[in-house]
Amino acid sequence: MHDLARLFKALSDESRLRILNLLLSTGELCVCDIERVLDATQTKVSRHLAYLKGAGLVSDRRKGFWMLYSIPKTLSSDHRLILATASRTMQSNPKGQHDILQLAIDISKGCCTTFGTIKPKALPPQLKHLKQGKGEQCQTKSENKRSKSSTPQ
Amino acid sequence: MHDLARLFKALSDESRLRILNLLLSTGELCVCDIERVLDATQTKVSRHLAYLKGAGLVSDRRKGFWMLYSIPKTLSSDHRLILATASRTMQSNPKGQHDILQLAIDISKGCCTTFGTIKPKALPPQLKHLKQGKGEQCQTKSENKRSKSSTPQ
DNA sequence: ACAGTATATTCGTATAAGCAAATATAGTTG
DNA sequence: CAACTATATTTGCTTATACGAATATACTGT
Repeated sequence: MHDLARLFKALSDESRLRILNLLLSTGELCVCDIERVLDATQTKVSRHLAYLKGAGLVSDRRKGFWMLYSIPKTLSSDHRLILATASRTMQSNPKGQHDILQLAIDISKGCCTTFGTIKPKALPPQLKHLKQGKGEQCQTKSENKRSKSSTPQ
Repeated sequence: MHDLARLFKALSDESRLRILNLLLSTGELCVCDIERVLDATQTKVSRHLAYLKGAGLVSDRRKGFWMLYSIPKTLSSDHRLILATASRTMQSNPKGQHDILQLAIDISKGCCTTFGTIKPKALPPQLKHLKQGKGEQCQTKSENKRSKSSTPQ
């Protein structure tokens, strides 16, 4: 029962839920794409991903510069069941829907790294209808960073 | 999504899960019966019940000396769905099963207050097969307390 | 080897959670 | 109203969590 409590603790933070929601709908994402969608700092996203990894709810693999996070195929049946239930709830949640939409926008604008640079062709099932852009007019967190220093955009 | 995170936070403690598991299987229990089954202090059980009540996961009513706690009929569909999923998992969990069994033992020994003093006849559906005793040989937390002072057992 | 990019970790701090022991409250019974 | 029972709350303490800022690490391309 302690394990179950720990699973729920991993699900007890809004940022973590939003991350899981994104990963569940896309299969795999790099950290910077999550940052942009959640409008959160890199530290924050990275820390929550580490937490989720510790709880066994995400796995990662490196691809060049990027760490790609995803939901592991091998989840205990308990975890899978509860995650599926949470997923259903998140899909009917305004913020959950917003995040998926935002990611779709980023993909079509071309500022999504995972489905732009890293995987130019592959698109997750739910986002198949999108065409991907070239990244001209993206409002990324990194751009915000740069606009502070000198060259905006 | 924040609400969903708060729901999961309420489920992120083992004591609270065990309490919910008991309430889900019995319908209604007083605090002292929960104490005995969980082998936990009164303060601890009461605090967690207060937490669950604040999260809207339990409701209470007074019956004489006792406060009877139960799962409210009116739960949001999200809460109901997730609670049902958690319940399934807890029912197949060793500690979850142990607690239900322990409550059954307490009832048959007659040291369960809710299904002894408060409700002499009513038994929850899952425990219908039990006969209720008179409370002679119970090893309650209060007896443990007293055995510290002078009379052991 | 070096500059640059993406991500991870450390540090310092603020807030929340969990606990036991003690005390307070609400209701009952005589 | 006084003694008693069940439960709730306060107090003091310890540990966990969450955060941003700064820094470190891992990898790439030159």
